Amino acid sequence: MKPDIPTLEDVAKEAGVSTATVSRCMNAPDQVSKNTREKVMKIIKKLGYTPNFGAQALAAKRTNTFGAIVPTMSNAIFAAGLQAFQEELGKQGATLLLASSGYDLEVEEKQIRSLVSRGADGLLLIGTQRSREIYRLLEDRRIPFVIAWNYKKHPTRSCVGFDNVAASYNLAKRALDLGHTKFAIISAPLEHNDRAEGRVIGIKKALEEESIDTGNLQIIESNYSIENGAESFEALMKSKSRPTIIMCGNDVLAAGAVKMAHKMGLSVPGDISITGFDDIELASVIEPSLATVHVPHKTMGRVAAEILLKKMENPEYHSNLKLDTRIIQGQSLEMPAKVE
Amino acid sequence: MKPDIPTLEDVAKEAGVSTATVSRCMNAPDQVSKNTREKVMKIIKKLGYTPNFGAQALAAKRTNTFGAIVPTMSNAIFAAGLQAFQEELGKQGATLLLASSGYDLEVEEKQIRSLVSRGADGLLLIGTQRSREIYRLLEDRRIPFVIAWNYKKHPTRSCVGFDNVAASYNLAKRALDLGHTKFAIISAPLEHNDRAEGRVIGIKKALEEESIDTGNLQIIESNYSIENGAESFEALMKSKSRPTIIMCGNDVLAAGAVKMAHKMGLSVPGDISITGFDDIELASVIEPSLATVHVPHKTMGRVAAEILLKKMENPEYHSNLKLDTRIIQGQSLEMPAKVE
DNA sequence: TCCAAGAATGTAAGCGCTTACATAATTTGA
DNA sequence: TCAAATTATGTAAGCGCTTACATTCTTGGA
Repeated sequence: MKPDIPTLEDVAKEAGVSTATVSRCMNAPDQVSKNTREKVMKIIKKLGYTPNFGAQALAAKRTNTFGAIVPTMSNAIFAAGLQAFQEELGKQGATLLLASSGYDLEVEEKQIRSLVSRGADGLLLIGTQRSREIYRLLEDRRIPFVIAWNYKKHPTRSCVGFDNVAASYNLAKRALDLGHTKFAIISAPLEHNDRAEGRVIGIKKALEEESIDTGNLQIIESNYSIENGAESFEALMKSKSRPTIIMCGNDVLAAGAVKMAHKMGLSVPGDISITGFDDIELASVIEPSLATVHVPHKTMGRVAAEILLKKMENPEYHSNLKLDTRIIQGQSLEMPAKVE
Repeated sequence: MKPDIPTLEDVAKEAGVSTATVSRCMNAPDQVSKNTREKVMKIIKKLGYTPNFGAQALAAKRTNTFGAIVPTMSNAIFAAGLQAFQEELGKQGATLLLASSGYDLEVEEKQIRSLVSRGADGLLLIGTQRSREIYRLLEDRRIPFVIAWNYKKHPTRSCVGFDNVAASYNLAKRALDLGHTKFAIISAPLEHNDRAEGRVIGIKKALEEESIDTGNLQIIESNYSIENGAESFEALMKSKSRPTIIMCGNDVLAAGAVKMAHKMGLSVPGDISITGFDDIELASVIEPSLATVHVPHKTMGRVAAEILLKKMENPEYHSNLKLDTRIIQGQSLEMPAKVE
């Protein structure tokens, strides 16, 4: 039925050597004489032999494999960061196993377990919200992990991220300085998403400092898509008290908002200011260009890999790294129309 | 040094049963009495036991794991398709292992081997260009695989895709009907990318049918980014014989072209028509909206999963599925300015 | 009450690999 | 030339799990 997959033993037999020698040919070539090595390698090629990873991991107790779990792959910012993460790992000959959880904590937990049982030597995780148990699992087994896309000081855990609250606060501050007082927010769903949450908190903080009531601040939670951004925008603009500025939790929602503004015949930023977050490429293409927050995605991915590799060597190592963000002064944010 | 990771045996000992029983608790719960099952499960939880995947795969000879290798994760179209692919597999409780090759055939080959040795039960691959050896490996081992994002009839292999040549041909035809005769192309790098190649071929075919010389058709190959699209556009527009239409291999390049057109003070489509390909969300947000080709990414991912699952049950099964594309009539394509 | 059928559990043989240790082959130095 | 040092190879014991088969415990009907 099943084809015979060649095993180490098959190779050994055909080459007339022991399995140990074949194994050494692959893992420690300099311990084998050139003659045998070449002979063995030829047979390996001839038979199309590929080591069985399970057996290998079982016997050697390491895998040279790292895992990453992102909430979604549809978001350009994770894609860019992961690419960098993988490249950095690739330099060390390590492999990346990738999973996406769809912002579902239970799914994420399953995937973490799956990666752990697959013998991942280290893990890249997004955000800090997960069960105590899962942290315990990771720590009990001494599996290095690094949390990215969110900065939170921690005495033993490592992270590399940026301060969502502060970045968002600064952007709101900027809007306040321009004279805006009537805010509304289109955010990504807040549940289980400390990044989105932080961004809202930052805005609220800025408003409160200016004694603007945030009690009835309109916040629409909306999934990551242009279409959703557009719908949310429409809803907000149809409400009785129109805002003069809508701050969006990410650029994609903002792009949707801008799109809908045009459709509704509203001028941006003349009639309404719109801001984004992330500074994905999209932000610079749309008209008007988006005022947004630049986030160093690639750096984050690269640094995450570095931290992980350091942790491999020295389990005591840890690092809480806060990267800088910076406001991109796009054309979509301006003074509000004069108030009469 | 290393922490003791609890094994099946630890659980068995602590629960006072045999390892077989514990194993059954996890894999065939209905073969175990409710009493023991509950007792065992409690211990499993208490000890934080996670099965060792390697051992499991080694003993059971299947992994319930599928692999996918995409050229890049930065491209929204693959992201959307993969998401659908994963969701479909998830329904069956299977796990997805994802790797990205960076359009490098050697890397892809390594990754295929890696996934195979990890015991992937099936593989999703993009495009058809890969070495004979690797196909042999896959076929010798009866590892089901499906090729997506490209349609090519084949007696034994499965694929789900669309006809890049035809889609591109149709779009070019449309441009010809509008009166364009001076074409230029901004394509993704053609090497090892049969999708990009097909798109160029389609355009050439349409032009040749109208007896337009394609000998000195300008084609710039450019990596996937808005910036690159912009640069290529600039280069083309600075050449001696300006085209009246620039057809881009994908929407991202087209977006870059549009952006640069604005910057150069050129009106789209007044001065120059621009077309894209893929119909990603971006296409509808930019001004003017992009004339492009809609590709059913999600369907492709979902169908790929279905095919793979069918192949698992019946190794003889195969299917060559051609999905339809459709032209999106955006505003970026119009008649050329009157020729004097 | 007793026995056969069925349910629950245990026993133990691998799965394909790595690696410590043992052995054999080769080289070196005096 | 020969023993010691060095290098190359072989032997075999697991790694943690699944599962065919064997064994023991429950049933329910006659």
